[in-house]
Amino acid sequence: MAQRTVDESSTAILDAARELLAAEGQAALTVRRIASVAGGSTMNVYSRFGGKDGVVDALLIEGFEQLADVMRRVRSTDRPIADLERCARAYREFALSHRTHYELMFDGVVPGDAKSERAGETARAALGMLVSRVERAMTAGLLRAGDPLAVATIFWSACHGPVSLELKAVGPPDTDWAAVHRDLVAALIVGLGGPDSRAKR
Amino acid sequence: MAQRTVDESSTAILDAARELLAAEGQAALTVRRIASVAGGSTMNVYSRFGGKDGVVDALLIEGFEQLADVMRRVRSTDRPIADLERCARAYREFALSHRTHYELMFDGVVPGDAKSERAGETARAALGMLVSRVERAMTAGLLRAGDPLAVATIFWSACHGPVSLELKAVGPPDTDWAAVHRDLVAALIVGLGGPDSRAKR
DNA sequence: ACTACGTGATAACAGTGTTATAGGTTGGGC
DNA sequence: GCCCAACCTATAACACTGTTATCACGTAGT
Repeated sequence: MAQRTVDESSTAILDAARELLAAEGQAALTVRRIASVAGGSTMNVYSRFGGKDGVVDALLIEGFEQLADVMRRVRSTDRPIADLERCARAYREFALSHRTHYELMFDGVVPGDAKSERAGETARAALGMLVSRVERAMTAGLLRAGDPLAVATIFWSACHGPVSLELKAVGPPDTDWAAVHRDLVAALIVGLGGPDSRAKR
Repeated sequence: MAQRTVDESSTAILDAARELLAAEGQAALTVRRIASVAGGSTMNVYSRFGGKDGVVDALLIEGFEQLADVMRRVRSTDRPIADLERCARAYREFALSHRTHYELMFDGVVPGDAKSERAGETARAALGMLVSRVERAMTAGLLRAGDPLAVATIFWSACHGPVSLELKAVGPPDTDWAAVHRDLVAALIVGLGGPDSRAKR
């Protein structure tokens, strides 16, 4: 059999892992199954990626890059608030359409800081997409001035919260999660916008 | 050796599982380790709880009950908004002080609807604590009138979002998660309060 | 007292991640 | 042209996991 190049084997393994994750969830991400679908031996996974964690980490990086792309692809208009709301909708749609990948990224078995530094950077890059949009809204005077990074983190949290609960199916089974997500984001934007509303407190 | 009653063995197993979860996280929740710490054999776990899932489910129920208790213990004053904010703070404190338990409940390996019906009911009971507080705030005119259950779900999502990201350590490492949580809840309450603020949109 | 039943522990099965070991295959130097 | 060395692959082994079957023991009923 013709020996494959390093790149061919690596991409084959990554393709197999991605396919398994999308088809059957992270429980199907097994070294043996990955190697089997990729057409090689289990040792391939260890020589190329250093083990299962390496493959998972590569998938995490891919996922955060995709999430960043989804955010980036939201067109910037002259209405920054509407742009932010479309970002929130795009976030939820990404999570629902790439459900198993999203679960791996946020609800995965990865024990917190077991993620590689590069995966963390990619995640922060996705957050950066939100930061720039928040900045735009702030300079336009449509969000109260403040630390854009902190506000973007708040925004991300508001997007992740309902999506995470929806995927884990907690709460009443007939919950309209799309409405929860939309209303949460809308209320948050109102609460973050305009001249200091906390005076009424 | 004196034969233990069913209750003794069951509580011993549950105690062992709780202890292992608190000490080493859900990765340590192993049938063999649980049985070893409990002082019995692995078969005990299967005869009493029907397997590992049964033990995990019992822990889930315990966790949601504790969460409901934490909410319940937040005193109701004549300032319903401040009560809600204290609920949010109590929620985060529960998640941080029972970190591994919280991860089991929300970020666990439980594949969505693998939770038992009773676990789901307990989770909804915890949500009910929020519903009543939201209702109080609505009748006091401090939150815009609406479906209390939906607003409570929004509130829960806003609490869970930042806590989940904090526990999973996504985002910049120097993030002030306490501030993110507090500001998110504060902005949300502002956005949900008062006479229809969306008119300015 | 003897049987029958149920409860307990032990070991076996299929699977996991990981590591060590043997088997080819390829390339380079003589 | 040949041979050796290095690398890459595949197989099998190890320590685990959840689960199930087997087997012995103690107890209750007759």
